[in-house]
Amino acid sequence: MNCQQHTAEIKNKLRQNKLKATPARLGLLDVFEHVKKPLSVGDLAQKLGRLGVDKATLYRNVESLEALGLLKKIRLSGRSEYYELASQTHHHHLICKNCGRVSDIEGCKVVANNKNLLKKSGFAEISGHSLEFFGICNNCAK
Amino acid sequence: MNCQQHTAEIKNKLRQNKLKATPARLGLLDVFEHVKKPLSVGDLAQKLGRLGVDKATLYRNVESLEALGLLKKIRLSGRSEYYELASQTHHHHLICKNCGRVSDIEGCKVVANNKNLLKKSGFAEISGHSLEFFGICNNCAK
DNA sequence: CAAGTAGTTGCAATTTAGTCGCATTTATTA
DNA sequence: TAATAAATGCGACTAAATTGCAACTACTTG
Repeated sequence: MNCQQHTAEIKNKLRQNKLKATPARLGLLDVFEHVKKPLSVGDLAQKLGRLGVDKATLYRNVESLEALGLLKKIRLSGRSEYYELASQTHHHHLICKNCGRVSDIEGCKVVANNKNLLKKSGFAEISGHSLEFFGICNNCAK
Repeated sequence: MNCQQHTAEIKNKLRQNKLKATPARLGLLDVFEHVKKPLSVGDLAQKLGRLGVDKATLYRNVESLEALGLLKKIRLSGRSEYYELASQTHHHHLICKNCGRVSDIEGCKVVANNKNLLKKSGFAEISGHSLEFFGICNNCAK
């Protein structure tokens, strides 16, 4: 899939949901396409510097794009929420305890939903999970 | 182990690390002993009501007690950090997406540290992990 | 067991992350 | 190209967390 097709697809998806294809939104998604790692709204604001998108707009956009299924909200360490492209395959994260660097881990082996667990925990259903590994990256280990 | 022995042990550990056994610290730990679930600083402030411990003190204390190894910081959903006693056995959490209720899950099956993962990820070591399941609790499912 | 002191606390001010209402602007549609 | 629903920017606002500092206190030592 080339880039123009991709953009057209996104615009389509937006339109189908009565969301406008504004520069703020396309720029935001573009950042995620290029920077292949989780970003907070603060990160986005920085990356979008030249576009000068207001933070309120960014918060509203990550929210609506998440609702629409283009972004996925994840919780790393630290105080802010992070987002990544929902089109990525299900994966987990390895976080450097020293510098915060994040690396994706493919190949999830977490299995849940077994009846035993539900019975013991007093829950009616389990719909997802989030797994983070912590460690020291090669750079910090030097 | 009875309660006095326990308190003595804690005071010892504090002393060994040049931390004083202040009412704020002992009270804080006492809350964790009795309320067997993860607590945010906000929760703590509330539980410690009669002691009237300042929030700045609480933030400083959870941090130092974590560094000392008595508390463990965990990341549930929401915007605040949560803590639990580090003496609890390793476990994970099941969080209700609707009401935020947290249930402990014993019996961790996550295995990491395999060389392949380290090689692929550009990390030198993996020292821990955190796993949360999301779902709907029986109460919210009604 | 009194005094010195390192460590701790409370307070107030500040930073950070996120939210909200509203007037203005813009992408879309017809 | 005009109508209009949706989006934006601005500014004010909230809550969580952090910091500097003067006052205080648990602990050590003599």
